[in-house]
Amino acid sequence: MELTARQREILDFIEQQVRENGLPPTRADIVRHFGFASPNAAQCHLRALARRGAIELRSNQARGIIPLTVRPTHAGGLDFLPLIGRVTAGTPVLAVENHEDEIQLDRSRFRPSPDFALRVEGDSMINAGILDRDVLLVHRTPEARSGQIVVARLGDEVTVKRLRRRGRATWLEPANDRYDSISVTGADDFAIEGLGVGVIRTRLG
Amino acid sequence: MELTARQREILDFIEQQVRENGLPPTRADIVRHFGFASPNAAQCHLRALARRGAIELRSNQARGIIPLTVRPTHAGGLDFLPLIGRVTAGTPVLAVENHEDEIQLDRSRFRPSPDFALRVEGDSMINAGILDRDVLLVHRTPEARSGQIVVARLGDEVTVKRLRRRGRATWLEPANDRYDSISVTGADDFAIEGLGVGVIRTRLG
DNA sequence: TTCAATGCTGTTTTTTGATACAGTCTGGCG
DNA sequence: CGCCAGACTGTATCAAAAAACAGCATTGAA
Repeated sequence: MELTARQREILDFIEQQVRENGLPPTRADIVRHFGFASPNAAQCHLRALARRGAIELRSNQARGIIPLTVRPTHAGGLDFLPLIGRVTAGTPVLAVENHEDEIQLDRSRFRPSPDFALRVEGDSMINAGILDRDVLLVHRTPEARSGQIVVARLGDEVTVKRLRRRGRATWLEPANDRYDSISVTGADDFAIEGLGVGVIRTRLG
Repeated sequence: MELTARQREILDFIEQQVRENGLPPTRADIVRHFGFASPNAAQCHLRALARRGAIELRSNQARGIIPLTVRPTHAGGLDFLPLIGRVTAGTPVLAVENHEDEIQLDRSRFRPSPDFALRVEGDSMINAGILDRDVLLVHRTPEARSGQIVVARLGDEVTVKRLRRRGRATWLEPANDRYDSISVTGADDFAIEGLGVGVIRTRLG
């Protein structure tokens, strides 16, 4: 069902408010903007928009006007990956409390495809082009070959390093001369959490 | 100033609400979620968070809690950017024949938002964490400040370099000791095609 | 012409939501 | 030990907001 010109204006206003203010308008905001004399004018338009599926109206909720065109949940066929920020010592990497955000991307561009994202802290991998605050995309797997960049857990610490193996020996190698390799012994509580498959940097120096 | 553990929880809840409901919570929502007996508990936490700059509190506005860490609502705006591969000598950068692919991403994560993507060739920017075959996201603008990473055209050549200006002088500086800076004179056919705003790497060594 | 839908005015009621004030308890710090 | 900040309880007030009820003037299609 099509919107009338007037309804289009109302919807545009709502979307503009969400973009510019970060919050949907109230009925009173709509009244002020269009010069209505009654909040009911706004209410009727909102009901019409809701009937046509242009917005979701939540009853008895302040500003419960959700434009369905910009709903995060209705965004294309792209996938959301949890973005893990600071990893709390002792909790599993993927624990909910570590979720900092979600990022939306086309997983199929990466091989193998990423399962979660990790905000890298520190500069121990700068020679591999992974800088402080970069987002590392990680494929969840316990298996990795020597030379690959992995997310590894040693005790309570989770780090991003290059995995090295020779014979029986395993160590984690930073890509920065100012750091030393970490040697892993059979006695350590060591696990590979995943394999680095990509990097996203959202700000450049 | 650092957040206390409890304040961190409150902030996480607010951010989660924004992501999942599309709206920030009310004081009452916070009270329900944490089992508080009084809205004032929530209010005090919010004030503390605002004092520390974690949120913006809008007085006398329902749900006027704006988490400053999370971008408000833009999550739905997934866009396709043209990916420019090898730039043909002499043609405009954005000419159709240069389009190698399209990449789909959430432009709102980058500031300013990118208009096209460029496959970087060569290692002249490795010290800036931009490697051979990386995808550079570019905001189309002729303006850039000294120190920023730009996509510049000198005659028929398009390159990614760090822009340097001092007084009248302009030069393009690689981030790799094995390359020399390129000095730009007024006589050159020089133009800034855009500003680097992000990097995507789809394969790691 | 009659019906339904749009686009309003005007009024009222109820709920939601923000915020202020007065306290309590706890743990860390000098 | 006293003091302060953080983390609350409990109460209260008032403005903001949602929503219901009752109308009315157009317009356009059955």
